[in-house]
Amino acid sequence: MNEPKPIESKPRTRRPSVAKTTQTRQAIVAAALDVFLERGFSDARMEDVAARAGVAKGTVYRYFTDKEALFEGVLREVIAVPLAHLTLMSPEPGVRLRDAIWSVVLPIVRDMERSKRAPVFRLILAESSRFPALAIMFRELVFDPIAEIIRRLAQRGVETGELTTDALVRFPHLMIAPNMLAVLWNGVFDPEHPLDMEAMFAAHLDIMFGKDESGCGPPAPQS
Amino acid sequence: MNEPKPIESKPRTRRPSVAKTTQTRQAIVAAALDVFLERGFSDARMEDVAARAGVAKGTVYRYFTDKEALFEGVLREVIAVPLAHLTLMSPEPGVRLRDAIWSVVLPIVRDMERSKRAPVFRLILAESSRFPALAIMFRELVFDPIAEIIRRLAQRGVETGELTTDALVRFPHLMIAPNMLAVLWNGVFDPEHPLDMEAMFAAHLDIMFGKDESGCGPPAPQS
DNA sequence: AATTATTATGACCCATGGGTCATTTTATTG
DNA sequence: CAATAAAATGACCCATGGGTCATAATAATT
Repeated sequence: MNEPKPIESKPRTRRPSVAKTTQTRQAIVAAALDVFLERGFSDARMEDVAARAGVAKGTVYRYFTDKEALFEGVLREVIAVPLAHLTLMSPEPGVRLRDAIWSVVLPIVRDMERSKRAPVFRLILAESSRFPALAIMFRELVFDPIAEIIRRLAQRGVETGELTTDALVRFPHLMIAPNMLAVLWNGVFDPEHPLDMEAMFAAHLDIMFGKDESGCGPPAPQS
Repeated sequence: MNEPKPIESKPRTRRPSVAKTTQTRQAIVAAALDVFLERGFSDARMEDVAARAGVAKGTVYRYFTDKEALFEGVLREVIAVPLAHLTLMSPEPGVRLRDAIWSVVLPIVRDMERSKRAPVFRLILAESSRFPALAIMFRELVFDPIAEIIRRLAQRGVETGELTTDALVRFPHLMIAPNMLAVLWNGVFDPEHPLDMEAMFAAHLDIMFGKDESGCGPPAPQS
């Protein structure tokens, strides 16, 4: 039963605990995101983060070395997660260009309105001078993939003659711009009279491809 | 020579000094703008502002009651000044819609690149949660006038048949969006590979109105 | 239950920087 | 030049909040 105790110095045992800590970490991350979104980096207080996570201040420092690490860590997690399902979307042949673009961009628009992505985007923008790497990461993981899809679609559009210019191939960003504007408009410049992002995007397509006749636009644009 | 001194209590004299103080004030405003642009509101130090203005810290407080007043005051001045020459621009009949838009928006694009307006815009964006009034002021004084001009032009375009939709009438913002994106792109998301704002705007018009055939586009879009 | 490594705690330390004000400097007037 | 009011100064005060660490609570192992 009892094996010979090796003379004493056996370091007894070591237990790396388990799920509890990751649970705590998640609470901290979630709390930190909320606090940073509300106050921005400089005005966010570590005590507030701890309080909202239901832990003491010192605990936060067991998971993140300092405030900057907390900010970067939290936002990296938020940025990295999403949009994965979109990146692989490839242009299905046979679909009209307008419809293809619509079906690619619409989910992004919809999700933008009902998630934290818009506020996160504005936060990254606000703190970009202190955390330039985050802004670049956001571009690489969010903007660039979308732009690349648009570019491919545009390229096909040029080949099929649906587009008379390669302008959209050279500047796929043009397809993203209206949404970017709407996010800032609704969150910053005129929250009282928010733009209907979906309607605006449909309008954009109307201008580019002519008034839509099929059934893929919104049911009936608002007043 | 000497008139009878009125028994003493004559308040002697009072001199509201003159140009020197406004000069000092201007130095403070200019310094503050630079510091705020570099560090943002929270990280800007009043001592830095004073130092860069060539005055002592206490002096700043003779012109602005506190840090927030300084920030608001400085940015109000910056926002309020410009664009006056654009607001009155009215659509000249007989010009093609595309050319009219081009000639309205191009000066804005050009000035954006060589002035502090782009960084100021980004600063206002960054501090918009602490100073929402500034963002709204910026919209009212900068965005709204431009949007109104676009709307008028678009309205005329609908009437002359140059536009087949009223989409641009309903969302004149669509014309501003590409520039907004470019400002953020070049300042935040990819300063290493800045977008050519002028070329991108031309591309946008190409998409909306078809490839330009006249001579109003840029000489030759870059590679 | 006893042991001990791991995790959590929150009182505490202290650098930072906003804001003050008694004093000094400047400049205007008689 | 003397008098004095306005402007400028910078040493100082002190609230704030990031970060630390001795101690306590927790839970895995025997």
